[in-house]
Amino acid sequence: MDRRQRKTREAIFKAFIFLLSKKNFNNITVGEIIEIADVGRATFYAHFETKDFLLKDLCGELFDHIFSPETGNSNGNIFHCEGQDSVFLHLFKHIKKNDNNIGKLLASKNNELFLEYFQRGIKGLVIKNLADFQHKKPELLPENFWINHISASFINTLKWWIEQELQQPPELITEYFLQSI
Amino acid sequence: MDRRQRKTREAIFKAFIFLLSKKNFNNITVGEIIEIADVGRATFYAHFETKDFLLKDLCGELFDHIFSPETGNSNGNIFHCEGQDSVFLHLFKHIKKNDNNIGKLLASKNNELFLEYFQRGIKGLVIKNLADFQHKKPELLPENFWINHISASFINTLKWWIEQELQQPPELITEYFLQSI
DNA sequence: TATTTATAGAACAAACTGTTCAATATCAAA
DNA sequence: TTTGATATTGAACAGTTTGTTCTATAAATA
Repeated sequence: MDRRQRKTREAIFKAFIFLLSKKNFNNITVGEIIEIADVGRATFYAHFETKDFLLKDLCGELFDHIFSPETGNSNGNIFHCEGQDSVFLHLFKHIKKNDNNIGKLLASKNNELFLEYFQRGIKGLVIKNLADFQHKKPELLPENFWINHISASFINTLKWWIEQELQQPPELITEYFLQSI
Repeated sequence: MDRRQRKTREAIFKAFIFLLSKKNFNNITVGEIIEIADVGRATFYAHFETKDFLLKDLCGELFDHIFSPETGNSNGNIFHCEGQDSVFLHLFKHIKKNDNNIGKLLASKNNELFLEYFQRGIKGLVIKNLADFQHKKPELLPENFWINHISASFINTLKWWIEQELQQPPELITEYFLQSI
């Protein structure tokens, strides 16, 4: 990708993230974004069809490479971390360290926007690690209900942790998560 | 309340609900609402400050009386139902029967809007019925984490049920919910 | 260097928002 | 039924926001 394009994209994302930390997604205007990003109006629309697509692209940028094991770039990909922590402990650690600003975004006013997207990735993770949970599953429950329940519980644990301002150590949160299911 | 006001309010809510079933909240305009509700623009703004307040009022209309035990009107208040079903089974039954259109709204494109509001009420219910769940709670977990977990699991069960298009009977869903926690 | 591609920035129509006002219709109470 | 209060209408309005189009300029690429 052209360096100019990369710079523009970066600037827009940065401005957008800044605004998301200040106000509601609905109340953010393209005018504000381009003013802070310091790019032309036409440039914005050359990159993003609408504000909604900007959000979608940002989510992709933030989460997709985290969850896809095929990525060549090891930066931020949880599968390339050393140590033998569970993937879930890993995730909690990354969030606490605020890698890629994910922690901040997940704690912002607009966190539902990101949590929803985030949960999809988690679901994939749960499916990959399903064996670890299989012995806990009550027999009555359908498998897809169970998968849903685990990923939702992860997100819910995360939400609770964020409300507590990430005070607890990731290890304890992982314990809470595992105990709750 | 003046009969005229009641009619106007009703018409606006109805139009709004109709539109919510068709498209995204963000893409619904006041112009569309008043056209379908067949009321004047000034009238709309005499009733609701903005579109967001309309949503908030609708949620209040739908859920508040369901969860407040002090209401004089027994219509739709789950505490006034006969029989000795658990409150949770009761709720699932009401949703399946689509009382007050709640079932449809919770299944619409914009269900997150309502589910979020709904969960607040559920949380209150869980606190009231906490004794029933206390023996299931792992000792390690803080009480507010546990309350959060139960209400989130209820909402999550409901979401899953909606995805399955409410095929399962309420009794089975209640079982799933109870087993999952 | 020459060519391709991205950006700036201004100008634009179209749509939407929220307010105002005077005329009209409906209500509730005497 | 009459009266006074109140709600609704419909149009007009300024102020925003959106998404597009255009030309001139700047930066990347080969």
